[in-house]
Amino acid sequence: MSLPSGKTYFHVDMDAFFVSVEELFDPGLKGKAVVVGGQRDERGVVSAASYEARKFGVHSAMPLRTAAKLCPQAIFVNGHPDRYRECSKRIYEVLCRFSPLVEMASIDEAYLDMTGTERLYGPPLRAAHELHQTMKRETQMNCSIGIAGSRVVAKITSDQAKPNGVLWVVPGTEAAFLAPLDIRKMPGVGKVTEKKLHDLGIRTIGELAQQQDKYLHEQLGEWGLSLAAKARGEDAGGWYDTEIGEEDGPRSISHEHTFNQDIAEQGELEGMLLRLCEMVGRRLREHGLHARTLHLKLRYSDFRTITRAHSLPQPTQLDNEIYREVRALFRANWRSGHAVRLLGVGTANFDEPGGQIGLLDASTPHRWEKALNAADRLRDKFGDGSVRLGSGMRRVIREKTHEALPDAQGKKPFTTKDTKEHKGES
DNA sequence: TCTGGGGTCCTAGGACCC
DNA sequence: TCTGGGGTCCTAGGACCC
Repeated sequence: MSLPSGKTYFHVDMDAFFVSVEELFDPGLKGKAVVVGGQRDERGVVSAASYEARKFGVHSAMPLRTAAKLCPQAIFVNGHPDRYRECSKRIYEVLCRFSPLVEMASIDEAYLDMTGTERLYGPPLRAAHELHQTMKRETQMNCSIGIAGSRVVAKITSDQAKPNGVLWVVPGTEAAFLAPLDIRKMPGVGKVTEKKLHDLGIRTIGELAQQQDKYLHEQLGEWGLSLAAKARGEDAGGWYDTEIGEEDGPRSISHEHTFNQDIAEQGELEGMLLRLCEMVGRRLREHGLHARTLHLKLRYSDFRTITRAHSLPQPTQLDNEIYREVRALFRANWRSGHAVRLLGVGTANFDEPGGQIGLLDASTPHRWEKALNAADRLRDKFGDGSVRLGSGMRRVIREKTHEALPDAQGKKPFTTKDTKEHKGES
């Protein structure tokens, strides 16, 4: 089936992005087997692997220890999210020169609506080569570019173009291009859906595209229909129904932490919860967001994972309010004494602040907002470990909940200290 | 193999309302 | 009496992506 959309989309995807960034900081890594994500004996998974490491079967999401066995000579590098964000910004700036309609889909990939840019940049292939060269010149990094009349096809195409390539699916040839590809190449088809489709005898995108809608709906529900539409090369369902370039801001903000060793001690667990709440609160204030729903995530040693949520009548962005609710969820749901592998704190359901706050209470949140913003600025200046919730705040929390707080390691309120504590843990 | 951290979206059941 | 249907919100879990 052809796509008479008349649109032209680019999907730009950086090659081995995290590895490329690390190479900028340490050119000695170039041409070697590199694994980004942590050290070889740590709990954790591979965030990115260089093409040399991939030759040994190493790929992202693989446990670090497995990667070390497959490729013992690999160099293991800790991730540096701040570096990646900075480079991502530079990439975005380059892309914006080629189209006013740019949307970053993640830290290292973007969609460009290139419709109608022919007069400026010439035909799509020429524009893509120009973009490809500019990217290399300005960022010292390789990217791959997929060009097509829909975003799904552009995304699949950039993957086929890797590494360091440009590929254009000429309008009208979408079906022929997609048909032979493995079903796993479809965005949205992971391990589980792959198995389901295999059980139905569907192995290629072409076979999926040919299915009757009625049959797919019976087998996979509503979601199966948009999947089939995508297999036919049509942007359908969820984000694909929106326009490019009108980003909405985040829908949730969360932080989680996996312990190096499982923890069963309540004080230690609640101490970590407090830290996570502080990090989440800070991000909320950075974005100017107030959350109505708070989530606790808890993973036990055996990997059994639960999430528990609670919605507030009024949205909040304050550490102490978040902590109070999350700790209550924790105490109500943690099976006391059972060792915990991971804790997480999340916020969602963002809403405007205010509403019908009781007059008596109105001044208190405001004061805390000021204090926390001051703390945020100190953290900007001296680093994340420089400010902890002080005894003053702990007292307030205790007054409100009539419960004791975990030992806060004798830190003074709002004082600076060494920034080592939190380094290398992210 | 022994399984991160940050997200998005979907499903499904129950409560509640009209 | 034995029984509706739809809409929205909330919660829990899970698939998937980078």
